[in-house]
Parts: sequence; C-alpha cells; structure tokens
Amino acid sequence: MTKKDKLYQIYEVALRVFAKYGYKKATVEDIAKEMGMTKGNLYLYTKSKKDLYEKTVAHGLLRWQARVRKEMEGQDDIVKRFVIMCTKAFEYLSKDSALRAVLINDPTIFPLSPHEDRFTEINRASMDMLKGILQTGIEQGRFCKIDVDHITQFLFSIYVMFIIKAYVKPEGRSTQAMFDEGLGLILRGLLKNERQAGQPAILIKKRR
Amino acid sequence: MTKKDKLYQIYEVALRVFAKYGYKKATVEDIAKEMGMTKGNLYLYTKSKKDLYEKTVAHGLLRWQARVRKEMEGQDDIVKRFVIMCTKAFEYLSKDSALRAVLINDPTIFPLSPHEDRFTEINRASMDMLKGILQTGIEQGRFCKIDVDHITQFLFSIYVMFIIKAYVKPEGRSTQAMFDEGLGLILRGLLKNERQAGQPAILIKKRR
DNA sequence: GAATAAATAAACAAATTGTTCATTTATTTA
DNA sequence: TAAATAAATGAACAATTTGTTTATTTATTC
Repeated sequence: MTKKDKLYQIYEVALRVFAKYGYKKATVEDIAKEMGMTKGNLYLYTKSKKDLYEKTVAHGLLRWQARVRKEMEGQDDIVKRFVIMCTKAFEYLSKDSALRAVLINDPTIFPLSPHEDRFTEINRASMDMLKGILQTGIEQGRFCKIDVDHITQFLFSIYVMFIIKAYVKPEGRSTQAMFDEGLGLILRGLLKNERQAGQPAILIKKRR
Repeated sequence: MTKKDKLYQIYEVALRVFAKYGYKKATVEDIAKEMGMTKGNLYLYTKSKKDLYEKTVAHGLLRWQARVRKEMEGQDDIVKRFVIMCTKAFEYLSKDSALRAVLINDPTIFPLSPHEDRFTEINRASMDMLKGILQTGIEQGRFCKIDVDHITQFLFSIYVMFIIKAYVKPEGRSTQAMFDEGLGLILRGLLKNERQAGQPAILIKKRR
C-alpha cells in the first residue's frame, strides 16, 4: 500500500473520529486506535494534531467538490450543468454525515467572509468551476452577458449562506423551498430570453 | 431552592452530559458549565467525578423505576398490573435517550450477574415490586402456586437480558416480537387455568 | 543478508482536568 | 442594621491525560 493510500485511509478515519467527538475531545490516540496503529506511528504520517485536522477537513471538502464535478460530467447542456452543479453541491452534505458533523462542530471551516477562509485553494477551485460554467453559458448564447467575476462571487456567497442555513446552523425546514425558489429566480435572471425564442423554459425539479 | 432540588437538577444535567460525551470524555467543567456554575461550586454538591456519575446513574434508574410504578397504579386487576409492569419497564428506555446512551456507553451499569451489580438497592426494590405482584396474584387465586423467590429471580434475569438485547447491545429488530411472544408464554405459565373457568383469556397488546 | 521502511513502546513536556481552599458575594437570622 | 450562615467564585495545586519525540524492534525491499 502506497503512502498516499495510507494517508487517504487516515483522513477517512480521522474524519469519522473528529465527527464523533469534535476536535477538542478527539485525541490522536482515538484516531490511531481506530486505524489499528499506535499514535507514535501515526506521527510518521502527520505533523501535529492540528495539522491532521486541517488536512482531514481539506480531504472532506475535496471529496465534496469531486463528487459534484462527477455528477456534472454527464451533462453537456450548459444550463442543465449549472442546475446540476447547484443542486448537487447543495444536497451533498445531507448525505455526508461525518463532514456535516465536523462542520457543525467547527463553523469556521466554511465562513461567510473569504478572508476568514482557511481553505481558499479549495474554494477558489470551486469558484473557478462555477465561473467556467458561466463563461461557456455566455459564449453559447444561453446566459446574458453578465460580469462573470462579480456574479461568480455573488453566487458563491449565496451558496455558502445556504450551506450554513441548511446544515451548519439549521433553523427550520423552509431552507429547501427557499433554495428551490431562489435557484429558479437566479436562473431566470441568468438566462437569455429563450422563452421568447420559442424554446421550452428550463424547469427545476422540485423536491417534496 | 432546597439542596435536594439542586441535586436533582444537577443529576438531570449530568445525565445529559454523560450521555453526550461518555464518562471518560465528559469533564466536571462540562457539567458545571451546563449548570451555569463553576466547577468549584459543583464540588460543594458532590464528592468526586466518579461519585457524581454513580449518583447520576442511580437517579436515572430510580426515575425509570418510579415511572413504571406510576403506570401500574391505575390498574387494580393483578394480572393486568403484571403485564403493564413488564411492558412499561421494557419500553421505558426507548423514550429515555439520555439514560439509554449512558447505558450503551457503560454496560456494566446493568449486568447479567447480580454480583457485578453496583445498584443492588435499586434493583432489589424492583424485584420486590415484582415479587409483590406475584404474591398477591397467588393470594387472589389468579397465578399458580409457584416458588415466588426463584420465579422473581428468574423473571428479573429475563428482564435484564431483554434490556441488554434491545437497547444496550441491539442486534436486530426481532427483540420486540421476542418480548411479546415471551411475555405471552410466561403469562400462560403463570396463570391458573382461567380459560377453563369460562373467563376470557388475557390478551397482550401486540405492537406493530 | 544488508539496507530501508514501518511500526512499536517508552519517555517527556505540555496541557487538561479533578480537587481543594481562601476569599467574595448573597441570604438568612437576630 | 449587623452579625451569622450559606452559596458561589476563582485561583491554586496535584494528578492524569494527551501531544510529540526518540530509541529500538519488526517487517520489507533490494
């Protein structure tokens, strides 16, 4: 087994342990035990507890990102790609309970203010993905000619807000409907008037 | 507020904290904070962390017992009392998630072997309750003339086994059916042949 | 079988946590 | 009101836990 594989395995295990106990109450021995090794050995793979935590969270965020990327690949219609990206990115945390728990325990992972973001690289990549879609949408004449950079920032901010409202500090059950309606509104703002061109309007799948 | 009330409040809070973190990861400061006091002050009410834990668990067990007692009071038919006692005692933990979590985290609280039992006083009282019902059942000619002491031990042992199987180390979903069928069987063994006397047979409510 | 890598267990320092105590703040009683 | 009692605090201390390092052993590779 290569060192990369082992690290992957460690991050998976560590994510579960941090999810279960939270950063403070989780010990490196908890993680080592769960890995079936001694903590001394675990330190061959990591610099410190803090470092292990940050790497573990990054691992979780990257998996989230990769999952969304993969879901999008199937689609070549750029508008549908946009919708899939939004919906899949939003619903992901409902299925990854470990990462969700870690996020609830440490909301600073996904802050509203970019200057407080410890995972700028990862989130920049997400924004680039979004930006790319907006750009090709415009090139293909499907989206209006918007200010791509600012709209990317705008949409990503909304996305972060939704994640916080839905998973990190959940209040009611209305967030889902809010998301569906909000996405519909944004899409209408984004789309060139395809309805007038006789094409059928894009519809967003509503959930129950 | 009297000292008894404060202690009651402390045990309630401590039970929740021990349920959330487990004995090892819970700190007396966690409990003090949740109580809105300093740990120094908490030590005015308790001898040590271990002592607080044991008292807290005892508190939880006594509430369980009291709840069952109260449920029984409504009934004066001794056979129905018996059935209510069994079913309510068994289903209680499904509603007390805090005590259940503490039990899962520390199975030694409710051991199969009486000589490992740290809460003999409480469990003795439960057995006395059971014994009393058997005795009056016999006196009223509803139950067979069984060896009350040994049958009390026997039934209590089965009860402990069921609690472990259903809540402490749950395996499948069949425990509920097992309980219903088992109770039916035991009741038939216990009852004097009322069916031959023309009386309607006692029926146990089956759950879904 | 030498050389390298991976794992261990013990050791140590730093941090946390259990426990005590002198002092302050609040409450009761005279 | 003032003395007396009780309740709460926060700092201090000791004991334990935990993060981190290192010398040594075990496994793998060449």
